[in-house]
Amino acid sequence: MNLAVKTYTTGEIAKICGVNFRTVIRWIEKGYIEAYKLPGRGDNRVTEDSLVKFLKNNNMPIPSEIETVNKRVLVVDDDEKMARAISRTLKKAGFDTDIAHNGFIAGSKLEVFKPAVMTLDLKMPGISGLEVIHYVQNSEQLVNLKILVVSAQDQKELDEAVQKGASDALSKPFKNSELVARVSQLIGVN
Amino acid sequence: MNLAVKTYTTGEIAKICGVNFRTVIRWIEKGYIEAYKLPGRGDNRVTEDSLVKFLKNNNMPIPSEIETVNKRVLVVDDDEKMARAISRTLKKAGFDTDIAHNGFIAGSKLEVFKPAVMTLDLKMPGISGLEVIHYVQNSEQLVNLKILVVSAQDQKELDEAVQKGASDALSKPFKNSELVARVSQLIGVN
DNA sequence: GCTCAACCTGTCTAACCTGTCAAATGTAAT
DNA sequence: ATTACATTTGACAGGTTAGACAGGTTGAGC
Repeated sequence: MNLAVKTYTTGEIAKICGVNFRTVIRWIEKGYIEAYKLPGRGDNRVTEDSLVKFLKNNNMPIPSEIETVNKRVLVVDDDEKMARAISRTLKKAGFDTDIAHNGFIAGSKLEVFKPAVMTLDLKMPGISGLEVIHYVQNSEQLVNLKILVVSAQDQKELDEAVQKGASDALSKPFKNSELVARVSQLIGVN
Repeated sequence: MNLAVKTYTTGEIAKICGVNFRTVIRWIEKGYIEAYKLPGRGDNRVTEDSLVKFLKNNNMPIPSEIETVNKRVLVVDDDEKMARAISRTLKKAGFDTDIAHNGFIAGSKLEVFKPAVMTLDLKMPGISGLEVIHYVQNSEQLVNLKILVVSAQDQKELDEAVQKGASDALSKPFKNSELVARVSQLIGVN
């Protein structure tokens, strides 16, 4: 259990943003940066999430120390062999992977594992790939998640998936190098 | 019956609040945080209630792990009518509900909505209720989640679900009062 | 190109809160 | 007993706040 949350003071943020800490306080007062106050004198504290959100909103450079490059990929496929094959290939390429064999586990792990990319088999029993895409599209938590459809279905279905919101599609069978290339591109763009 | 009351030391609170433990001690001295002292050296202990009260008073982020009264129920059923009926009944009884029509959404909402109880239809297309129970049992994030199986299957199946880890089981059709009673009991015990 | 107002930012101050350090002491595990 | 670790306390250095004021930037109007 990790309860600790990294927080930043106005002084630290001032250095990160290259401005005076007085200015940071004003940004907080105006609501540009989300912060909470300590009981004593009312010192401001900003969580890492809030800071990153602020920096992104304003296209400000994010220091590498606090930018957690997310190289996690969740492999969703009910075919265990296929899932392991994909996972192995991606692991070799330096990605951090996890596997979900059904929709329930996929949904759960999306929130816990927090992958940057999900490879999705369109045709899984009891669950429609398009439904999953639609759900992700409309979920606030998952706006940054990229979906790479991996399916044996014909090109028309793949195109539809991309049109409905998947980031990319790959038809089975595929070359491992092609898989790695697609995932790399999706994560690189991020 | 659970007699133990979770308490926090100054060091733990310091991590949660992102400050030095010396500061936490000063907050206690000034009465910002309600605490009691151990007989030996006078170590401070803060109950979970006191800590949450303090965090709320100061608009500080509350770690989800220590969230207190949780009256949220996630209704998992692919039959939309049935799901809405269950949800409506529980809402009337004062619970906070959300609905998931398939396994994927269920898994996802479990992590976001963080319910205390999940009502689970055993027989959903493409996903085995027992599989879900097994997954929840082995998930660190979901140890406190209670599962109330709601199903039209025969008693043998219900018994098996309970034996495999469900907290309780209710056979369809059921009386609304019975549903509320079961959920209330599961949440009350918590 | 110029002026002006509006606004944001940097600097300074006093007050005081917070972090750090060290030594002492209690607690838990071996 | 002995060890390792967490907590307390005091003292001190350093950081943070709010207000006031000066300097700099921006954009509109001429």
